[in-house]
Amino acid sequence: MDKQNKNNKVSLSQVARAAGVSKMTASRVLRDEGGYSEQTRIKVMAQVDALGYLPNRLATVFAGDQSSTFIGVSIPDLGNEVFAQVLEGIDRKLGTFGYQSVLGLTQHTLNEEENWIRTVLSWQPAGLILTGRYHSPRATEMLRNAGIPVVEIWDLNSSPLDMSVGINHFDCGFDMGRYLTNLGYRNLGYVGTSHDTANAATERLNGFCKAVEGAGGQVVKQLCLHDTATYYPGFYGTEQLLAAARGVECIYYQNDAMAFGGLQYCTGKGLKVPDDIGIAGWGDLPIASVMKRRMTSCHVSHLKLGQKAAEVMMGRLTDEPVPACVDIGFRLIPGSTVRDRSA
Amino acid sequence: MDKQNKNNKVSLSQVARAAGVSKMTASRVLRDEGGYSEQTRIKVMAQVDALGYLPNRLATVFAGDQSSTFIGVSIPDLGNEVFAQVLEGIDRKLGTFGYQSVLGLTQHTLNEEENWIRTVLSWQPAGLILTGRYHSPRATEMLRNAGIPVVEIWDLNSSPLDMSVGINHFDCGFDMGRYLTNLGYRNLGYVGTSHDTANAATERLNGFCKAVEGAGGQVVKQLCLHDTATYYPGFYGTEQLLAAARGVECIYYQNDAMAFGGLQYCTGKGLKVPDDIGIAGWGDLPIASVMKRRMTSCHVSHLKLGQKAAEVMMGRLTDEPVPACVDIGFRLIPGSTVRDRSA
DNA sequence: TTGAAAGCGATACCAA
DNA sequence: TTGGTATCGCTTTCAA
Repeated sequence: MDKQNKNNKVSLSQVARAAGVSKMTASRVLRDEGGYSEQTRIKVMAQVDALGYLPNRLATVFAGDQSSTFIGVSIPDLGNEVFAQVLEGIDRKLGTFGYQSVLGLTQHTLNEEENWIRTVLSWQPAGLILTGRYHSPRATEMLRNAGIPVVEIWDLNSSPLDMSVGINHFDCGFDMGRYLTNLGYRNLGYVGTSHDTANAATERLNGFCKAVEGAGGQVVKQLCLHDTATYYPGFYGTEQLLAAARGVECIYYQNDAMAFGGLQYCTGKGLKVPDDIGIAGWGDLPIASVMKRRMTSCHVSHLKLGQKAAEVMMGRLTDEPVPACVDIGFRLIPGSTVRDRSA
Repeated sequence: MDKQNKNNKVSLSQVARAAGVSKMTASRVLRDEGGYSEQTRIKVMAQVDALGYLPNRLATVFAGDQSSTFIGVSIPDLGNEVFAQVLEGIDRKLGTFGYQSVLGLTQHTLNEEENWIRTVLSWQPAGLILTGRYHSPRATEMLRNAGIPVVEIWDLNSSPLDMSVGINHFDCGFDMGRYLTNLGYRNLGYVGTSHDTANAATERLNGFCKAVEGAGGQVVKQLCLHDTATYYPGFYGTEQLLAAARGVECIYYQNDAMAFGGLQYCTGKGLKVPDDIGIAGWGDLPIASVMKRRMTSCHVSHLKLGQKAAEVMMGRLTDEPVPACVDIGFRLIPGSTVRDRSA
């Protein structure tokens, strides 16, 4: 009976002993460090296979001054398809570098985020990717003290904690507001969701209102539901909005999923889109690719946003020069759920 | 200048020294273990705050025989909305227990899964939640040797490695096949995706074929695309299927997203649903909640599946008795994208 | 080319 | 109520 450690796992010393070398030599072989004979290498590797040795990376990080391959990734929620895409982009890209995402779903609250940051930092991650630019004071302090790279994504942040990858949401909203008012729309509505934190969707709404008001129009009703920004809230939000406000010619939604819900509500009620009412969304979700009536929206490559975030993180970790801010950009999609009313 | 460790992070001994106690005492205070005076507690906590001490959990795991709070979670991809929901259910539930998901997107390949398992095991996770019941031989061996709880989700597995939470996909397909043939459909088509591994979707197809053939019908064409199971592949897959096979009366899709894509293709081509052609999906995605024509589908609570997986994992970790198999169940949704043809 | 010893940050165990 | 010492699995450093 060979001595086993408490976890009943095979350790490096066991491999070394079985191979008849010191654990330092075994360590060198496993790290491919060089400085040993081919014969030694073979002996060690044979025992690695025979014993099914798996290194304990916790001990490695702990012993050396290298960092872990964890990247903490905070995401508000996955019910919103755009965030799922962002996460997919992040994790895939990190994976190509041999890094792993440690997930945190913050439910859009700074308090959840703070708690998660405290926990995840205790696991010595190599870096953090956080959705959103707003953090609690304590979270901010911990982030500063952590001494690891931090990428804030989603909202572009011109003065980030460390690095920022995102888009200008105000501009998205502004461009849509200008586009719609140029088409002749004057009485507009908005349906979205709200949380306890000022967020990107609010920025879009702000930009939208600014453009609409600047063009002599008005946002007659803004509905911010306490719900997830997906199909059904778009549906019932539209019902509420149309019941509460008269004369709304076009509705701007927080995203395409809500807009699609709204579209279904309107057509179900016999309203013709875009003749009776206009519909505009944001995000250009995959579902748009199969709709015969292209949704008026704003295209953003969520996957690319995630990939880029992972890239700047890896760039920083490998001491390459990386930009502090990366603007992913967006593109307005005219679509056919709105029409020219100025004619 | 106080001595700092290499990471420039505050360690327990620094807190202890600053508070004028031994690190054992400081350790006890921080773990709320009792066996110290209130005065001591106050001194220590004051220094924790002053120095901004964050524990290094790596060292804790390493020292004691407690395990980490990592749960490795493998998911095929997040472009498929159902998996995003499963992950959301898992991570939220784990979070309530103070555990974190370490994500692995395997892209539906056993090889990716094996590599990810090797890496994640080296971080000493408390347990693993894996999507799918098929693993490479080496992966299986590592899982057996790891000595940690493993929950296989998605396909119900009556003889799991350890524990299983899922549904019977064969039955889903079978029930749908029987339902459609009972309505009078005889010539059916299938559109889905395929990967290098036998998967749950294939099980559904098998069940479907079995029921259809048992009822004297036939699945005249099965299309398995090498793509992600989402809207657009459903759209173009339908085009391919209808071009390749004549007389298809109803198409069964891998999931609702693909079915929605197919529905859009059909209506776009002037085919009336369900008069000219029937459409059936699987999964009952959120988008179904806003469609005026309810999709004929199969309801599965993906969120609950994820939550349940996390629950049995936590049950095992806290030494509660847990069932080896949990069947989440499903419910056929008649919908209105198919019709009674036997009349 | 190889090995022995120290140490990473925490906890368990025993002694005071 | 406290503190000293050994220890976890590995790497760094220095010596042979």
